[in-house]
Amino acid sequence: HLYLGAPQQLEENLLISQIGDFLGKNDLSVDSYDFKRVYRYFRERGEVISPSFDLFTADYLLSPSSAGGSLAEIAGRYLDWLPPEYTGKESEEEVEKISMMASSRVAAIMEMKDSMEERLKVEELLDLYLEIERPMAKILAEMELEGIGIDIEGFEETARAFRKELRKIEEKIFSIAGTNFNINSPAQLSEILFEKRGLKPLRKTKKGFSTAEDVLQKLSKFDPLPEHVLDYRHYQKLNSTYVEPLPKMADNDRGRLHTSFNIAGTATGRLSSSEPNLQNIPVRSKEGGLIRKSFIPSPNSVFLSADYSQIDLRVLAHLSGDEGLRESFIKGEDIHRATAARVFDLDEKEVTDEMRKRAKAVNFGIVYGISGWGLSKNIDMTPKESEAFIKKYFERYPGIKDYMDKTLDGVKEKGYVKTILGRTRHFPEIKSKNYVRRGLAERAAINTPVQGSSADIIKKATVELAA
DNA sequence: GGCTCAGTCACTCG
DNA sequence: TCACGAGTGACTGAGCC
Repeated sequence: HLYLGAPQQLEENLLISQIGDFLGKNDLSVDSYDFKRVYRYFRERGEVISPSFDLFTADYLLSPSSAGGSLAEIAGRYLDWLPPEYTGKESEEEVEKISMMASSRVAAIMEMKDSMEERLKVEELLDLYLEIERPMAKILAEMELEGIGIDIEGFEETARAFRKELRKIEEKIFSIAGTNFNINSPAQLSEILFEKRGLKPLRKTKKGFSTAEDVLQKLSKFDPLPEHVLDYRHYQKLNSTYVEPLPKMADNDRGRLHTSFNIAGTATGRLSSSEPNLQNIPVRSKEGGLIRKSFIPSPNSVFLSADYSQIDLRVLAHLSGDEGLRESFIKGEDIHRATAARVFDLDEKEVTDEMRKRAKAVNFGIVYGISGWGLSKNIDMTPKESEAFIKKYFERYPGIKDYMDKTLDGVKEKGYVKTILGRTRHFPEIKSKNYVRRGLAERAAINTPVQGSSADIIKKATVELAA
């Protein structure tokens, strides 16, 4: 506490080391609102603590769609009173006042613990909590603290190259357009494309005409400008999202990046990552590769990448029990090629690249809770053709169709779906009279057991790997 | 006039 | 009119001082 006349206070590191000693000697573990944060706090000061109850993680399993809230928000779901929220200005407040606040928050955690653990048990989430999610919190804390090394020089070099490229493309665009404008503004770009150059808008947004990637690609057949804009956007995106900000976010002492892994960041059981998001570092383009290259292992170390192949489709094969899909995986076939062969009634050798591409799109679509309209948007087909394509797919993979129907029946009856390890997600919108909302819920309900079970498996492997 | 904030659009990843 | 799940940056308009 920093206010004028604040009483003498204990030295922080001494206090933490004494608490650490006390917990260690008595073999005690800690109840907390957010164990990952508390663990990180102690770990930074040289103490290792163990979790007893992690309210944040427990709440996530009980209500994954609304989780991630503050202590008071969570308490709103379990208590008939609300603990106070910290504001970040606690050090300016009187010691007595803050100690009352802290006590009140501790009381809230203690009061929620028993009822939440009981609910985890009743809803058959306790094993998932004890064996997967709670251990994950500690692992993630360690990963966040460890961070990842980056080559700051490498980033700066890439930034120089990208800025130069951007200036070149910008010049081309302005010369073709005959005027300078803000390429990053969809409104200004629309004016140039659809008024000045008379191109035909293909789609509307809420505010005007769409200039999205697929639109610009189609327009590039009629005009040279859209392709340059796409080129510009590619470099601009990589530069402004990754190349320029990432080196600035490295810690001062070691030059490493420390993300936050958000335990309750998704409704399906996956993790999310933020500040910076290290789960969407570019990989698909050549320029993206330059960015990946600037992530570097520690001296005398290497990066080891261990990844499940086609985990979502593989999980779908398991959940549905579909013979054809299972067989393809058991035989270790190229899964998209195998799908193409089945759907187009061909030998695998006869499958063309275009057929494989379409089959791949259908496989993705299936996992996302396919619709003819959605598929047609992704591959060059009319919604009608897509419908026929999907129908054919279901004829060839009847187990998948069966599984999807049963999943929908189940969610309509019970209001929720479950993953392999019992992770649950509720879908109140499944009863909506609005068919857009209902459709969204239906597709998400089909996707969640697949995406969520994949998350279960990856987390289980992570816990076992860290043990 | 300058600032913050939220919504929109676009694009990155699995 | 929507593919499933995320997060971030730039722009823009609204509200505030």
